Amino acid sequence: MGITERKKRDFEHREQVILGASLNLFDCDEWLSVTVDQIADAAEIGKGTIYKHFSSKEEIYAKLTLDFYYGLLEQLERIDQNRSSISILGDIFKVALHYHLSQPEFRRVTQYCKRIDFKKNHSEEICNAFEKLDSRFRNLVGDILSTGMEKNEIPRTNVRQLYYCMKTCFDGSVDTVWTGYSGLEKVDIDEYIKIITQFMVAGVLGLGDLENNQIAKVYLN
Amino acid sequence: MGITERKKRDFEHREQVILGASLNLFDCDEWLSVTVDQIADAAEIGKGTIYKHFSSKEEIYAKLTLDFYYGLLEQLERIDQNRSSISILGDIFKVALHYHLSQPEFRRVTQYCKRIDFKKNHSEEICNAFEKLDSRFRNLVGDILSTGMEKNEIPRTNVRQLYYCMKTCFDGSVDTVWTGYSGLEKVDIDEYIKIITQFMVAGVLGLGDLENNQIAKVYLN
Amino acid sequence: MGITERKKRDFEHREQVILGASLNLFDCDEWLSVTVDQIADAAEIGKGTIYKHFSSKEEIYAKLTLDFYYGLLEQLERIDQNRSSISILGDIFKVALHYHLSQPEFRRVTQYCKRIDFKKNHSEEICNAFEKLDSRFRNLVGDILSTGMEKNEIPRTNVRQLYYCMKTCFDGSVDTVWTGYSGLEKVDIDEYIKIITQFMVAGVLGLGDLENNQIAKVYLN
Amino acid sequence: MGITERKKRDFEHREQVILGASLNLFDCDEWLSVTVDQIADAAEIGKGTIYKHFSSKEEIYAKLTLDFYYGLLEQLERIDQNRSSISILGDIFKVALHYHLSQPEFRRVTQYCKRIDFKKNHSEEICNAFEKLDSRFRNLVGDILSTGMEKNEIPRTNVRQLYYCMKTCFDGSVDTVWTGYSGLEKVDIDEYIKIITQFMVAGVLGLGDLENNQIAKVYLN
DNA sequence: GATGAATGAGCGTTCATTCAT
DNA sequence: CATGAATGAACGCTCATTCAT
Repeated sequence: MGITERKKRDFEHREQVILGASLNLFDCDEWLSVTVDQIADAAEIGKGTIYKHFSSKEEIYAKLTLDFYYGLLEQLERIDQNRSSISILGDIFKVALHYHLSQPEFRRVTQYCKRIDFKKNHSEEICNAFEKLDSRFRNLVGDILSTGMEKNEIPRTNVRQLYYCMKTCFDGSVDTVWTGYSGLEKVDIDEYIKIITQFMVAGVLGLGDLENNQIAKVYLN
Repeated sequence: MGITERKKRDFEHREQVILGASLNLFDCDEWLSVTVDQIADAAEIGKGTIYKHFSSKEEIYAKLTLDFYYGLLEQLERIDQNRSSISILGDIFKVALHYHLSQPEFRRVTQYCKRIDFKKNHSEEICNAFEKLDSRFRNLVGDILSTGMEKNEIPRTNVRQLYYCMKTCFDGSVDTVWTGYSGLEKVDIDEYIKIITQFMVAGVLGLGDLENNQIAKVYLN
Repeated sequence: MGITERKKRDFEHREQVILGASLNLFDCDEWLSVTVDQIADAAEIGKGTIYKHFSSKEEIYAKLTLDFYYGLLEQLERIDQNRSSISILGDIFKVALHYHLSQPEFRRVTQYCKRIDFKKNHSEEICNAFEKLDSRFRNLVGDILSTGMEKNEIPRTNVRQLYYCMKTCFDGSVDTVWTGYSGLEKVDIDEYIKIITQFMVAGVLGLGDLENNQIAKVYLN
Repeated sequence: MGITERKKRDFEHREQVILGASLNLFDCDEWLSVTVDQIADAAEIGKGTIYKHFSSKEEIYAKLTLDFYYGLLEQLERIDQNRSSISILGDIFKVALHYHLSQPEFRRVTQYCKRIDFKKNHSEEICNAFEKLDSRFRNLVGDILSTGMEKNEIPRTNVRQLYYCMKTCFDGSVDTVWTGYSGLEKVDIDEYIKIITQFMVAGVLGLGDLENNQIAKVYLN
């Protein structure tokens, strides 16, 4: 390995060091008042170096959040697809929620970056990354839904709409597990994950069939 | 009306003026950099006067958010309860989402105040107000679910769990309508509200009955 | 007593109430950040009323300090003058220092008001009051010194100079007893008062006679 | 001289520049309302830079005062010790008072920093510095007194007590020369310094011998 | 490329004082 | 005369970002 190559590796490695140091410092309620100085100290590098890797402090927030979701996607894409669509969707929920729970240190920064105004105030590169992320999720779940309908495992209905319903349910459940994280016992959360997954499954199965349901019919009309 | 009484009225009115002026200024992506000076100017009062009504700038955020939710509760509590539980729940969703959509100027500040770390850094009074709000929502929906089960309109299951499922779905859908607000056409959102409401209804009806569902059974085992 | 007269009395009484309330609040290290609001609350009157009695917050400081010194003068003027001048001077020291010690709550404000720049930034009335105070002290002690020299109890020398020496010693000892107040035991301070009084007496007796002192002679030449 | 070394030198030098600029601005009765902005402008540096050297505005006051006293100690320690103790003590007074007179620009800030409540509201570092200063003065004078007693130049008595008497006299005389500075003619002050020094000498010589003095005896009994 | 000293715009907050009632 | 709500100038301090070395 030549000197140039090693330098490049060092450089790339440093980005992870900065993100790691930041994440550590961000794991407290006062995380918003963590300074760039503190991050530089924790990462054991000069303050100026941080700006060689990130164009602003907010970009650190964004990159952390993106990395978190990249990790999630990786886990979701590894889920065994050779089962019924419902099983797959159920596992996606379970895996995703456990993924969130296993990394509570991302709670604050991820919640912060979800805000509309946060996303809007960023470089095109970051904006694109967030959008690409969305589309990868959309495709992942969309494909499962399409396949499920083809195989008659899921009542046929508008895929895009069904995807939005699942996403809605998913976003809400992330909020719930993370917001409740410090207050609830582990057992409650595990149970919650089980139930919300079932709720989602029931929704997916029921949505296309609602007109056949006696009780719902009244409401729909 | 005595002089003292008028003064008191004026004083109380001014709180609304401040909140109104703030809300106007907060309706843009750069809302976080709106200064207290700007708010005072917009409200046509002295800066010091603001601090007679709010102990800090963040308390303005909190009060706006609380007021928004008070308004929501008021609307929800006005919903006609003399119908099937499913119809009532469906209306709650519809009314709530339309309420959010009709006041997009609250989007940013409300999203901002939902963060865990925001809630923790506040006076006991504010914290209590947020908690009380939660409990009013919980009771409102909880009562409907209980009644629904008694009347066999909803499959019997754990009310608390079912409430969390609905809340999950609701929180997620608020995110969706608000985040998507500026990008989507009105028609899409109206359709979304219809579908997500149905999804929720399907979830509520299906959750307690999942073991009778052929497809879901496979997943559950 | 007529109504007008009573009103006048009430009004005059209120000045003392304000000063008393202020003094209470000023008896802590953070005394400089006590606000006019706090004083008004403690005095159980409206904030505006304070400004009917004092033209500014600093005037409260000044009035408190003046009152303190008026009280001191009163005590000093009550000292029995029918004894040797040395005894009288010694008593003045003792009485004055005990007076300071017995009212430590005046420490901070009095020290604060002694500053050159404080005295300069005041109304003519206040400035005059401080000057008049100085001159009353000067006369009190000056007369004793003059009488003492006439009665040959004190070596003849320049009275004004001797007065300044005594004042010097006195100012310094006030600093010492007040600064040391919280650190020293009561017994130390009582002993200190005894010793410093003797030192002053020795100075008064020795100053006019220094050329007759073998050791001092060397220094003087 | 390497680049790093020069940078360090520049940095250290800037502290003096800030202190110098502050001192200039502080030489007027309104000195307390000099702002950090004004100091930065006068020092021709950015406001933030000031906070790289001083943790607060009050620390500037403290550092100025400390520097002033360091300079005094340096002068006092340079006084020729090969003479009678009385001569040395006399010189200490003279040198110290002239030192104060020669730098009247320190008057206000030094007087301000002497206040009890000022000293209490500071970092441990600053508090220690003030204490260390006290102890250096105490040792300097204490040693001279001890030696003087050994050589029978000063009547034997309690050294600590005698030190406090001298310090008392010294503190008071500093007040006098500085307070009077702007009002008195130069000649008066020079005379005052001569007289107060003699008074102090008389006190030191007389304190231990007071019971042999006919006039004082009456007072003591 | 790495550094970290310098920067200075910017902001929230305070509080003595005023004055209409 | 008493009040206390309104005021707004004033200020200390922060900290993300830059850039000369």
